[in-house]
Amino acid sequence: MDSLGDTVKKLREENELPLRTVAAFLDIDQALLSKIERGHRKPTREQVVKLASYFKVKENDLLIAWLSDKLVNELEDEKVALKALQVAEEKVKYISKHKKSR
Amino acid sequence: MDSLGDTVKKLREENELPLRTVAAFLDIDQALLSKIERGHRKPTREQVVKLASYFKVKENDLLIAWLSDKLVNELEDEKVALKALQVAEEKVKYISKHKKSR
DNA sequence: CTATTTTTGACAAATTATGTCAAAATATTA
DNA sequence: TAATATTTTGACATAATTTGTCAAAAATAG
Repeated sequence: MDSLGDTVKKLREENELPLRTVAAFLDIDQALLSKIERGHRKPTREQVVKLASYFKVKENDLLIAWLSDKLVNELEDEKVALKALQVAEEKVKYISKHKKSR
Repeated sequence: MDSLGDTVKKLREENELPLRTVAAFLDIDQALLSKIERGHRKPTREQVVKLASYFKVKENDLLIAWLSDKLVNELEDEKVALKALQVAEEKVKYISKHKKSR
C-alpha cells in the first residue's frame, strides 16, 4: 500500500543517491523532492515520467501510484469516498466503451 | 450514467425554474449555473450541498455524483485510469481500516 | 416580432499548486 | 566529539488553475 513518495524514496535509497542528485535530474530544488518523497507535495506528471525513466521502472506503475494518490487525496475525508470511486469506475468504463476517435 | 450537471438540470426543469432563480439561491451568476449544468464548470462542495437542500434530494447522492465527476475529470485521458481507480479503492479501504481518531 | 431564458467567451479575482531559499534538524564519518 | 554531508522544515514568491462576472449572442417561448 505504498504511496508514490514511498516508492521513490526506496528507489533512491536502493541506488544510494542523495536527494541532490535526483533533484538535479528533475531540475527542481532538493527540498521539493524531499517533500514529494514524504507526501507533503505532489509531483507533476512530467516529474513522475522522468523518475520512471531515471530509475528504469515501468512508467505505468509510477503513474498508477501517482494517480491513485491524487484520487485518494481528492476524496480526503469524504464519507462517500468508496461509493464515489465505484461510480467513477462505472463512468470510466462507460466512457471508454462509447468514446469515438478523440 | 448521469453527471451532476445533468441531474441538476433535470431537477431544475422538473420544478420549472429558470436558471436565474436557482442561481440566486446559490448566490452565483446564472451564467455559472448554466456552465455547471452543461459540465463546463465544476461546482464547489458548498454549492452541491445547497443544491441538495434546495431540491430536497439526498445530499449524499449529489455528493457522490459530484465527487465521481471530479475523479473522472482528473483521470481524463489516462490509459491507466481504471487501474488507478482500483488502486485508489484499495488505499481508501486500507486507510479507513487503519485510521485512528482523526 | 418581442420577451425571456440560456449559452458563450473574454476577462478579473481568488485560490491553490509549485518551487525556492535559508535555516534547523538529523545522520555520517573522521 | 567535531566537522561535514544530507534531509527536513517553514516562510515566502511565483505560476497556474479555479471560480466568478459581465455583456453580448443564440435559442426559446409567448
